[in-house]
Amino acid sequence: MTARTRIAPSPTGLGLHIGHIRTMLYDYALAKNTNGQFIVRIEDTDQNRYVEGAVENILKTIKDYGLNYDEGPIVEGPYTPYVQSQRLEIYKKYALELIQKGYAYYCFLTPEETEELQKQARLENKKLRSPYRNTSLEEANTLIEQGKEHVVRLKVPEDGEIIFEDAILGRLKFNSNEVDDQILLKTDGFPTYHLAVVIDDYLMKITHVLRGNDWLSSTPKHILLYRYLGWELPVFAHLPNLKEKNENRKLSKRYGAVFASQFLEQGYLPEALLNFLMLLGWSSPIERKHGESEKEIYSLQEFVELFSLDRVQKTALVSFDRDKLLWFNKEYIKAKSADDLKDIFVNWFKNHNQDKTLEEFILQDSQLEGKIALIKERAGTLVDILSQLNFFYIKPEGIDWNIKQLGAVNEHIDEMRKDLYDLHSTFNADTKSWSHEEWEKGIRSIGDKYNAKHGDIFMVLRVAIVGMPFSPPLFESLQLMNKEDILSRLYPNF
RNA sequence: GGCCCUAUCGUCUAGUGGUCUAGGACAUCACAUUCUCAAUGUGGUAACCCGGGUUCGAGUCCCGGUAGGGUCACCA
Repeated sequence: MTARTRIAPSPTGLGLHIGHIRTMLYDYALAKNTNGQFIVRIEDTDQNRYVEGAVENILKTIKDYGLNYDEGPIVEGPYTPYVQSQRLEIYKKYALELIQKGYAYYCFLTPEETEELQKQARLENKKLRSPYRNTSLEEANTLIEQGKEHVVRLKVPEDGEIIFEDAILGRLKFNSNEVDDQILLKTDGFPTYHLAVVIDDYLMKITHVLRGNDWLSSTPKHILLYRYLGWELPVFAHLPNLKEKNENRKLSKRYGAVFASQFLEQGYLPEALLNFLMLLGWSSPIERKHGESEKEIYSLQEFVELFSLDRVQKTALVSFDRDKLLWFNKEYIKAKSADDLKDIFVNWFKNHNQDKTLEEFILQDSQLEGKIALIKERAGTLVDILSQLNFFYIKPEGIDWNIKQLGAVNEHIDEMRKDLYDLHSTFNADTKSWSHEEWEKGIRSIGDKYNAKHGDIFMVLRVAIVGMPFSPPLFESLQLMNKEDILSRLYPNF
């Protein structure tokens, strides 16, 4: 059986949430490992929340993450249009069919009246049942002709059993008394989510509906609609939602990025994000011996081959551990060749960097690859690479020499700098030709002169060059700098 | 509150009645290596929510409790 899956985001402004990417990833894997299709459908049935440009943002983010879709806006396909606001007539048609069959009805309650009844129902632990539930069609039509505002509601049966099988949670049972007479068509003629998903999923031949666990409680409504329309059920699968590690609910911007595009801006690689997301709620079927490490690095292709719904966790919430994400990103950065990483970095830098001061240096630097090779093992994100690159281009100002790393040699720093200056001036103009042995011997002898530990003299050099007590390996770094630049940093005050 | 779902180290998880004195990864700690920071290597701390059953035997099955979560919109 080939699966057809879909992601159905709403263009409400802030773009795709990282949770959307996780759902999308599973959708994608399920479709691809059965040679099926992955579809994007825009659910813009709430005119009030619609934001201009949001659709474009969503599609761009999907593309940035490399989860190419087979059908959807722009790409199109056999079930076009893939935007719900362009399908209004379809929803109306089915709503009418439901009314004629007696499975839905016109309701003329004002919003205020509805609210009142809802409050009442809730006090009694009951679901809303509109007084228009049994109004005859003729009467209703008369009221409509008089211009009375109305909605269409689902006519939920009394005390009926609604049973379905969730691919992750298993067999689930609800009583229809727990389902309210959901509005299907709003006053403005737009469908609600509940009507639109069911119709579109059916018409677009969606076989598997993957969505967050928070949708579980509204699934009975959908089941009822499928039943009333005489349609076969798709497979439902409710995935754990993502939560902040330190909170007991949902992701918060307090701890970092929340939206999919933000992670990219912050210098995470899409493959790393995807890999991290794969393992949030799903575990690999690869067996291993007791004590043997588990494979955790998976390409999208490997994931596609391995993925199945029966290895998804049943829990409703899973922690989004930002530390682990960082680890994945480090692993991916480390694994890239310096050449590839340079291209990725430059591309990211062009698209996301706001600070223009380094722009011309970086974009014109013929030795960028060498610099990146030096820092790639010590960078967690592309932002880290950028900040670690800084000293190559900008001479540090206002250095704080009063740091604990230099405590032991504090009183000799100026003399040491002078000696370091002298040492480096004896070398050739081409730093590339400096020999590591000679250089290191020179440094160590300066250290000996002051009876300082070798680490201390290296630290003086480091702080002078970089401005901070941390850096990539010094010798290799110096080889990527100009001699005059190096000397000017060693001998700034004379 | 009604209804529904869930429950293994701090976190993500492996585990489908005996091989569990519960395995891995992240985080954390220690040691090694080192010109710093990293990276790397080795080792350590750390969990079956509680109570009843069922069974020769339960992390694994059943029931109850507890805890957490979801949902109860003309939002998705």
